[in-house]
Amino acid sequence: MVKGARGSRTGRPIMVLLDLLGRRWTLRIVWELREEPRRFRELQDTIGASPTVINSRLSELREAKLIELDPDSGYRLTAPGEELLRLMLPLHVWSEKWARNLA
Amino acid sequence: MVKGARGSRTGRPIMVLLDLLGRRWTLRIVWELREEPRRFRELQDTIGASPTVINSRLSELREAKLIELDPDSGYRLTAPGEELLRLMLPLHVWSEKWARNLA
DNA sequence: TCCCGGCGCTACAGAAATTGTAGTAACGGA
DNA sequence: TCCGTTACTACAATTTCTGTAGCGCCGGGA
Repeated sequence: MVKGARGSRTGRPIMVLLDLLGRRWTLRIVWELREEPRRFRELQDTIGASPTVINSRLSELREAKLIELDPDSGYRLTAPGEELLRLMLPLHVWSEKWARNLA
Repeated sequence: MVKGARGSRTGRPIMVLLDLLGRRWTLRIVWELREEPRRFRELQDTIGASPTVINSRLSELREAKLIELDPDSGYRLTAPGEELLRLMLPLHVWSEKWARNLA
């Protein structure tokens, strides 16, 4: 069970997922791993969050089997993690259009 | 400009978006509006968060033009909000498969 | 006119999460 | 042995969230 917190009280997978991804920096971390594995410190530097949270999020994502730590290359997406990322990729294009319509 | 906070310091739309959606309850709120408009109290009750945060998130989402308040029916997704939701919908199916592979 | 219920929303103290900084322990190479 | 790199932890200060109460507005009866 993936840290049954908050909205995930029901246990419905979509709620557990929204809960997990709705924590600060989680989406960002997955995003940063989209191209290649990253080291702990590398993530910390590019994201700009404290090591405490980074580590919490990495632990949660590992428990959720979305990422894993390869000692030789760093943190990387697992197969399910890659799948999730593919669902997220369209956000990139969409966000550009969205930003234009805000101004 | 959409509350330039945290990861959005760069101003890159994807970062602003990930920042916005990565706040507690934001994804959940968008999700709850997927089928029909919801009243403030209705959201508060089904989500189970305090009115303070609910209101903060609703304000941020309104500023981002992803939702709007229709006095007659309640909070609902705007056109861009609907677009974003369509990108999120596959998460539902995917989360089921993901949950099965965790057990 | 005077309630009453529903509406969005605010106040505020206590609890929890996050930050920022420092430091630990393990490992490998020179 | 010392040095750099690694993941990660400790902890006080700060920020955010929670839980509960209540405000002000409005429209519909009686």
